[in-house]
Amino acid sequence: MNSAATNLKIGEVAAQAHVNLQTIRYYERENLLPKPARLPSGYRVYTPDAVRRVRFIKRAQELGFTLAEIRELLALRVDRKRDRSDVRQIAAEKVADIERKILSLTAMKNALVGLTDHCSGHGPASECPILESLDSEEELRWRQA
Amino acid sequence: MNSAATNLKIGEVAAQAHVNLQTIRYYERENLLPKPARLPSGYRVYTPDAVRRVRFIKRAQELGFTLAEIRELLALRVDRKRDRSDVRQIAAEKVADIERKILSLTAMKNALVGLTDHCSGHGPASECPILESLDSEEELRWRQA
DNA sequence: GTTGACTCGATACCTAGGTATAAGGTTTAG
DNA sequence: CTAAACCTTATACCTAGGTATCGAGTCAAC
Repeated sequence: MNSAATNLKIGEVAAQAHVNLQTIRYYERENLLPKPARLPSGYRVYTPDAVRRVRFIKRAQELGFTLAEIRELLALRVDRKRDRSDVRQIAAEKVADIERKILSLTAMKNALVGLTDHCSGHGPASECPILESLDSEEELRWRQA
Repeated sequence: MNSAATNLKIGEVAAQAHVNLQTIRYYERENLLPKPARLPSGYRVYTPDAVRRVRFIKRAQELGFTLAEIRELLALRVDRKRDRSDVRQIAAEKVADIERKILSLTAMKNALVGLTDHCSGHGPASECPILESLDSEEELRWRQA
């Protein structure tokens, strides 16, 4: 019977997180997911936390974080073994990293919006300078940094 | 003599863009960089545009775009062969994509900031719930979407 | 009580995105 | 005029991040 809380088998976790079943095992090997409990048969049993964790990993990947970086992000919790200021510093670095990404994305977005505005329908022969504006944004960023 | 404008050889482009020399040739093969002019000797000659383009590619990669996506981004320019509204639609999709990334990053950042604030120094035995907050942010996002 | 869907571990394979190396031609500074 | 420092193509290799397959055990429903 499955009437207990909400225990999941590996296939259910995979389905709910929209990833391949093998990916779950791969993440376990790579220490991105904690070793789950096991049934007497050896079957892995998960709580819904696992699904959320996998989804977080996938989302972070789409944002350009490597699995190594994601591992660090997930490890960021204060435990007694670790100095709080230690954790605070790592977290601060991650925040700075994220802020840099947001700035870059914002620049790219502005470039794209600028493009569509600018090209909204005139100039017969002019090729619209999307690359130009993207480049300009980039230049801007490099000069500012 | 090199007194002309600012023509660059492949090694200079690589150095200025902080990538491996092979990467430049790889990008050319992958149509991420246009075929450059050649000296009679066969040497590739670039303008500074190439450097900016490579840097843009690298930056976009860090933001989670694949080379295929970056190719599309770079191709986004209005030429006569293409309907403007066509370009506008593709650009709009890219903008939406970027906005989604910004939202995710913002949620992650808030979670991290929340963590450091929350853990700023109390509660003897409590492990600080970074993962919890990240998960919560994620839940929030999924519910909103 | 068996059949079909699920799981196990182990191993092999795959794609994306490079990076290195070999064998040779070119350029430039001394 | 020659040696170091470039460049050329071609080919081989590498890492990250999975994905597929195999042979065998398990569980749920009928």
